[in-house]
Amino acid sequence: MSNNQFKRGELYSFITGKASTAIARRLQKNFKQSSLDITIEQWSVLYHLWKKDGQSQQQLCDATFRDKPSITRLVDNLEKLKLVKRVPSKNDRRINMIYLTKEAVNLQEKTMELANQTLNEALQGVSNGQVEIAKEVLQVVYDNLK
Amino acid sequence: MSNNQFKRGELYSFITGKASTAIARRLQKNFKQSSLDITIEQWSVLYHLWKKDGQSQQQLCDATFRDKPSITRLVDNLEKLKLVKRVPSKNDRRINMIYLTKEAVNLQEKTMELANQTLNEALQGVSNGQVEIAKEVLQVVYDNLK
DNA sequence: TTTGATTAGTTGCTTAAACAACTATATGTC
DNA sequence: GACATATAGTTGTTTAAGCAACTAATCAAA
Repeated sequence: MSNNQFKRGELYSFITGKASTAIARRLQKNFKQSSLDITIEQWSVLYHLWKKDGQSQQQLCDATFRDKPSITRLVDNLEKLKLVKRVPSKNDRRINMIYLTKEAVNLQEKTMELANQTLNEALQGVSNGQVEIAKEVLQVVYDNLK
Repeated sequence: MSNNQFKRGELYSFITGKASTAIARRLQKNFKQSSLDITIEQWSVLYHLWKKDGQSQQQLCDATFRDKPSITRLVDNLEKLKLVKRVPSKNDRRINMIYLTKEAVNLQEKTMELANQTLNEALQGVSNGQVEIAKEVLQVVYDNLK
């Protein structure tokens, strides 16, 4: 049996996620300073639509690791902001396909630049090798609990 | 100039914090299965009081990386659950000192056991060395943005 | 082809986060 | 001592998460 079965000391920060909270806050602040009036959560939905426009709400649930009510309401708010549109699927009338508006497409460049800038601020002094290991660990944790 | 100034690829998971969200959800689920009716956020406040009982709300803000209104309301809810008590400081009448009740003291052992168990589930297959590096990276990120 | 189960999405409710605006107390300076 | 400033905590508002309960559409099996 591996050592990992036993107590590993001060792992509390894994649970509270102070670091990712801090990054999210900083990114939100950077959005605000650039007069971008979207939340990080809204941005995270747009992020997946920029990668692939036209996804069902269920696909967005899976992509963003959120439950259905959360996506319903995020899409509600994004629709109010005229950043996405719900388009009922013709094949399957249960499904809403979510599409970006022109406005949302225009947000991509600026916000991704701010996101990269924020990550660089956050990762000052961390080597690429260390970042890779951290990413791997977080991925394994996610997969273990999924 | 270091490489870290440049784009580092798929770092999105750092921002959304999927892994820490997953751990928090799993711990919440494990609490529920053991009929422990507290939230992870409430537990995180208790955690710091178990380390040192009798802290001001401001100290709890610093310890838990939350703002003052958040702590006000968490303490409100913990008081409703009869897990903590606000005691006005005699030296400084602005300050509330927060103390654990007997009930809360009794929660420590069981919940910490569940927390360790949850971390072990999460970290299956991750070596201690990797965990150490991940912790260091998260700490640097936190310090960079603090 | 009808019945039962599954899938997609919505609504209601409680808890919490973030921010601004506020009250009350304490401190420091002239 | 009086006034400005800082500190501790509260309240109001918006956004979001998580869970349960719900509707509507689809699928599958007899």
